[in-house]
Amino acid sequence: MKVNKGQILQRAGELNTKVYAVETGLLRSYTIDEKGKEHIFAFAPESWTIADLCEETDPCELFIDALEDSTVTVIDKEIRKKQVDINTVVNRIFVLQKRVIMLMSSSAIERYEHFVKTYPNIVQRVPQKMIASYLGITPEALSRVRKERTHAK
Amino acid sequence: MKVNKGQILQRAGELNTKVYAVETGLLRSYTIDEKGKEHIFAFAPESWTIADLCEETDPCELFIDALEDSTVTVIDKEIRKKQVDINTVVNRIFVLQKRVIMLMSSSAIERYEHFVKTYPNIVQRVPQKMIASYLGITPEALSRVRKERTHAK
DNA sequence: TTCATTTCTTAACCTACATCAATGCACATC
DNA sequence: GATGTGCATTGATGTAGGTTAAGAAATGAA
Repeated sequence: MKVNKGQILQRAGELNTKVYAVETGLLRSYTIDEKGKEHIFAFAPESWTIADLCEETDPCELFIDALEDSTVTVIDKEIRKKQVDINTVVNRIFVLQKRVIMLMSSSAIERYEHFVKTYPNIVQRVPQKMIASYLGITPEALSRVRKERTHAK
Repeated sequence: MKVNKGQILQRAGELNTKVYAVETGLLRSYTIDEKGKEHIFAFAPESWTIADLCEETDPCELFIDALEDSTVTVIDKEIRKKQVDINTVVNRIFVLQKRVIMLMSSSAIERYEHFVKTYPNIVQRVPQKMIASYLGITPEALSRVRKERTHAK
């Protein structure tokens, strides 16, 4: 399945039973809070999968759209559950564990440094305001953080 | 296996290959950051399991200890992986998804309200400073938040 | 009961980051 | 080239929550 940049695959509030496996391109998932602000939950480049893992009977919480023209394979959640390796799922939990700890204990600079180290290829491909959104800060704050960082070197 | 209140089952930095299934009592997992501050990652009351899902070959990041006298079953991670239902693991991811979104988009009050609603039984059993630690705020901040909350009612 | 320890609250002050607003820049489109 | 649109940067100002410190209340131990 081909999707164009900007195309929305899933909206918060809808029911959804799909998982998206990215072949080429880049997807993201995000929420919009009551104040209308976007918060990016995840990026999914080539060979990653992305989904809202809510109950299949409940409205989902995340939007999923394409940040680049992409090709994705759409998989049914139930079918995926039978195929997926438990290790990849457990690893996913571990990554989230790290993210939660980061959000609780690290400053904006530390979170940015960690992100750049962990996902260098994504840094190149998305605008900074999206990285800010992923880190849980504003674009202005990220801009200032980066400035200090280069001065420090 | 019986553990006493205060007993530590696992320390950050050690290798660990175990998952703890709580029969009775209450465990928690937490990190200690560079400034020596504790951040509680999870509570595990009766019938929950708790673990640091790091690679078995890597030093783990979490401490696990008992907040009450407890009885726990110790399970090997690899063995557990073969037994565990994929749905419970996927659900665990969903809970973490919610937690990340909360940390990124909600104020201290909102996070507290959500915690009280979601885990009313835990609220009764642990000191407030631990709830603060779980929410990612200081005990002082939680105290202020609770005061305003009761005034508002 | 008494004393010690931990937890909770309150207050004064501080700081990291948010918000708001203006400007500059890189593009695309015409 | 002119003009629009989105993104990055910068500055001024606001604020939620952190820090420090002290006292009150609860818990526990002897």
